Amino acid sequence: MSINSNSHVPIFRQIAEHIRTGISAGIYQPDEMLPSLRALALELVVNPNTIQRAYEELEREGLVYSRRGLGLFVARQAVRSARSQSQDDVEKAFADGIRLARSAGLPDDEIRHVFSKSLARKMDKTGGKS
Amino acid sequence: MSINSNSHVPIFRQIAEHIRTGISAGIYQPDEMLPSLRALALELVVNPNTIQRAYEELEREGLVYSRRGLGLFVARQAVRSARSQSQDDVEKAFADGIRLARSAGLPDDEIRHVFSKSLARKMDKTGGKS
Amino acid sequence: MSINSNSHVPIFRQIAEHIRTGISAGIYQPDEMLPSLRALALELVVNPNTIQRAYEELEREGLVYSRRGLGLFVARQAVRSARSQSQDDVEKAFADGIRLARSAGLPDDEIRHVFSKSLARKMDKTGGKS
Amino acid sequence: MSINSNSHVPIFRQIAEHIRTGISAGIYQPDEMLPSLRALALELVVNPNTIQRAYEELEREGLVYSRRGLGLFVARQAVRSARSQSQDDVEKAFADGIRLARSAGLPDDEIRHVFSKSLARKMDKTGGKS
DNA sequence: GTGGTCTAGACCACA
DNA sequence: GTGGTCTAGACCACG
Repeated sequence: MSINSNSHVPIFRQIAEHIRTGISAGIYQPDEMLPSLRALALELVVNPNTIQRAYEELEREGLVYSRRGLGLFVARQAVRSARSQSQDDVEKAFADGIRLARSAGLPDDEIRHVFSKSLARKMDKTGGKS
Repeated sequence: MSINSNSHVPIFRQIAEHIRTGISAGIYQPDEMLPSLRALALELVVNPNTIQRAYEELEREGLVYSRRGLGLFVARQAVRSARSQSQDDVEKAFADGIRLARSAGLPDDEIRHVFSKSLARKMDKTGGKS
Repeated sequence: MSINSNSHVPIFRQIAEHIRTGISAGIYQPDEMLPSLRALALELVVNPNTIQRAYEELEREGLVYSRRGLGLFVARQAVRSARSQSQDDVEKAFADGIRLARSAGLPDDEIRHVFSKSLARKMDKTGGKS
Repeated sequence: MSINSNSHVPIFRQIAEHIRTGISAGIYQPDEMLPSLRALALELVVNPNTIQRAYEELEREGLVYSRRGLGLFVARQAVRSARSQSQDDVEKAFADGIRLARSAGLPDDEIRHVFSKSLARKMDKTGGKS
């Protein structure tokens, strides 16, 4: 898990997304304990408060539940939620691109072409919008 | 030209995008003068500083050049630049969505499907707080 | 507006509740700007971050919307939301009391009696559960 | 006796409440010995420290007294105390709800209505994360 | 040890 | 000036 502290996307949101992805991909199983605030803070070299904020967001989304004195745990229904949440994010990104393309006057065929080109270009470390 | 002050996209960026689009579409011709800071600020009812910032962004991109005491003018090579710039933005948005989708474990077929769905959904108030 | 920093209810939640109440009661009108983070922080003698957290909660609930560089504003549909939110809180408190009463073996008639007694005793500064 | 470890009510407080209820209902008689720390900890599958904390709370309230080396015993005046303590808690919860309702501008009639609604809704999984 | 809240103070993005 | 994020460090409640 890596953090891009130059991105305009807040660190705590990047962390939340990472964990969301992890749950969605089955790396964290339901009722399994997540890394503790302090542990993860040390690992990612960020302030524990920042981790806390990420976990807060996930708890609000119902993906995890916290037990004070014990730790944070993956919720039962988390996998479904995480997946739909991830898909929403994807759709939002696509919608944004489509909006941009349209306002630049590109016809739908052209837009589809650009997309296919992007999809073909696999795994090329596209970084954040720094 | 309209500004959505509820969007989370900064106003100065919305303005810059509008002008970029205008250049790309031929509404503003090379060596034509752009509206003055004050004029545009009055028209859009925004702070002149905000217009200034938008113009700075365009100047940095080489789309416009300023003549002290005269105003801002569309650069000769602007049309090409504007188009490639727009396309870059589009590609970046798509690449971002694809990255998200892949890290959530979606296969390419599924990604393409999600995209098609987004593309089909035409112009339905996409200006929301993106 | 007063804060009880001895209560077990977090300060930021107390503040959020106060403002929620204010919106519900019409003290803050739709599209009106709320006190700025720093202004309210000075007034209540708490850290701006704490105010920020309260405002964040309200924004999540859809009661207010923020415009960076401008301020926070009351949402249009806020009055309805605030009222239903307040009512939820009330119901939760009552449900809690009823649960306690039942586990102590009080019959419903008796519970109703205790409640009426509480309701009769007006405005007696009952403070938080310090 | 059952513990809801998902509730936001601390476990030690749940235990204390259970015992208080038991005393109030006559399940534990004056001068009768309560289960030992270890026994109860094993039965409820919680940390002995947590039981200890619950017992401390009861001792502070004067409901039980400890005899070094022997165990904890129900105090003579415990039944009365437990009942009044329970009733206090109930009243406090009600007062809290009433305060909230009033500050939101609900008239007393409406408050009474909300309460009746809560009272009617019987025992439907009220153990949620209160 | 765990999570939760708060303060102080800094820096950024935006209008 | 506004809101938003982050760090450092403290203290509390809980198990």
